[in-house]
Amino acid sequence: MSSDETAETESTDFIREKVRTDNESGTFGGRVQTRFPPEPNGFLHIGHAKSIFLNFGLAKENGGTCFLRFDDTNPETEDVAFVNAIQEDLAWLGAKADGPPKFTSDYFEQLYVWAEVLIEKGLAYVDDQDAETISEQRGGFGQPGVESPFRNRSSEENLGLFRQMRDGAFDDGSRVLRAKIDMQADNMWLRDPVMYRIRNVAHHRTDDAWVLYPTYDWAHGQSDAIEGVTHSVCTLEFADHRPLYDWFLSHLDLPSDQPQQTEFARLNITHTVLSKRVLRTLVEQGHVDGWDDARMPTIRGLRRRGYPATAIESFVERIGVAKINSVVEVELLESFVRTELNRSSQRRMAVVKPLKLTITNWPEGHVVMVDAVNNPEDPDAGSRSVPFSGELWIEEDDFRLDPPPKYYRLTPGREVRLRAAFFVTATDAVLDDDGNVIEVLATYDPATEGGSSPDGRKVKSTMHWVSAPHAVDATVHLYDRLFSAEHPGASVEGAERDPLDDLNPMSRETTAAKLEPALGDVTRGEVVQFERLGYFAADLDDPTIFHRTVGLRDEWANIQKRKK
RNA sequence: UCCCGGGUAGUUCAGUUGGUAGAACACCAGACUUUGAAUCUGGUUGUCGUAGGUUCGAGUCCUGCCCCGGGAGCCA
Repeated sequence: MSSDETAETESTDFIREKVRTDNESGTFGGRVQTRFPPEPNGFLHIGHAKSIFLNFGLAKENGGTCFLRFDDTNPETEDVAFVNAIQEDLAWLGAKADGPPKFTSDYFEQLYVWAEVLIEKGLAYVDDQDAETISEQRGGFGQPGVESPFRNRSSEENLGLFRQMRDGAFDDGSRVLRAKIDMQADNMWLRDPVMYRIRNVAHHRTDDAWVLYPTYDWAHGQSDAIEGVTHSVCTLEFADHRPLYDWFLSHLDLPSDQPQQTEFARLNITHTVLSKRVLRTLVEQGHVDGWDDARMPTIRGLRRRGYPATAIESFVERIGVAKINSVVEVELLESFVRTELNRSSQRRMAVVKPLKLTITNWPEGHVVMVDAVNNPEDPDAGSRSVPFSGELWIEEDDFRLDPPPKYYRLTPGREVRLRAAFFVTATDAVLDDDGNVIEVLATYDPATEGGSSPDGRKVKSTMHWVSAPHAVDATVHLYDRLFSAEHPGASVEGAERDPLDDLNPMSRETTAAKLEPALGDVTRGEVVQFERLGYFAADLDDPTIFHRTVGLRDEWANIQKRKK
């Protein structure tokens, strides 16, 4: 995107507005630093893209910096494989972090030192109770909490115990370090939250150096402060943690200004699900081929599907950021994909559901090369030669024995144009025993070569085609929504429902397609427009497989839909 | 039950110190067209959650109420 284009479409929102006023008032000395902090326990999806472009965008727009930080405080669920996958996805999206990636685990030592500071100040204590007891004592919404019997241990005793915890003297779950705040707080996160737990588990980076692991709450704000983050942006469910985030920071000597947390609403999209848990179930139960299945809303899935990273970025910018929980229509995402692909993709002809068309007056064995434009949106894209013969494949939908009203395509007695080639008139159809059309017979007008008639005669329709003897075979996946319901799993009349019940059993239809020869040598991942059908991406691993990225807008489909 | 966020077209969002509601997508119509695409032109849709109050004037300020979302992990 050019800079003046950005200026024109410059959108604002409450977060950008806050950054602006902070800059004006000199809150952080005009500094803007953000971070994208994924936990390496899964793959990135389009919901993360919203956070990614927000964080990187904030930094970029203000001449600031944005780090990538892996929030790796829970060794039980994390893995290097995810660290690598996340970096690949980020690179593909075009989000470039400043400097090498950071890891919360790099700060374990500093975090530990700070924990001792809080203990010395009497603001943290070791609790010997088990998880269940602590949870019960926390109380409930509007219900009082109960103070732990270990809450008033001396600093010396706490320090001794805490050091033993670090040294591995205790079993998993036997003791935790808790912040000493207020067991009667209205905000449950202030009722002496846990800062450290014991886990005798190898960590993917620190291996067995630690058995003591900080919780998210203890690690996050402090990591922000260590890195010099100014604006710590996260999703709405952390809003209740903000007082805790501030509390920790306010009791420490920080190397920089105290960072501030701001929350925004996470992304939801119709006909899909962006919950790691549900996505994992889809993969594990085999409803999709994997995390990178072209129907998945993961970055890898969208990539295989052919969604351009730039379209994802434009989409995310368009939907803006707010605090209201919302569900964006997939159609909006698709429209950005179409807009991008319309200007960038080469046009080709491919027949996805082939029907034989024989030209009865075509000279036996004759072949003509016709010239077809590569991209009408881009004059520099030039043209290509496509072989035309008397045996062709046309789209099943492009012929009707009994045409419905407003049907412009081929039907007995009607003349249509075969794109860039000739006018043809259907004369007859061959049926099988069940009455299905298996072949269409037609005649052509030799004077219409190139696709126009010297007498100025007009036709209602132009159709795509592929010469049968020259056709390249391919497997094409036609996708429909993964979930047929607009809001998968939405409760009906108060009853909880499983999103999986809304899965669309027809989300993928696979066909044996016939392609024009030029399609035989597309590169992996290349997206082309199959004229009149949509945009199709050559598979990343096997370029004889094509995925329908998204169909074209389809007025004819709308007409049919309206009639129903 | 308590705390925190929210409520503006079908959807996502704008609405500046109060001046009588906009954009994008979607939808509809027309023009153009060798993609029923793209492009261009025009158009439809709102009890601004609700009821009061302040004011010459309220989507904007005040109060009550209603509805939706989040929160009681040693997950993040």
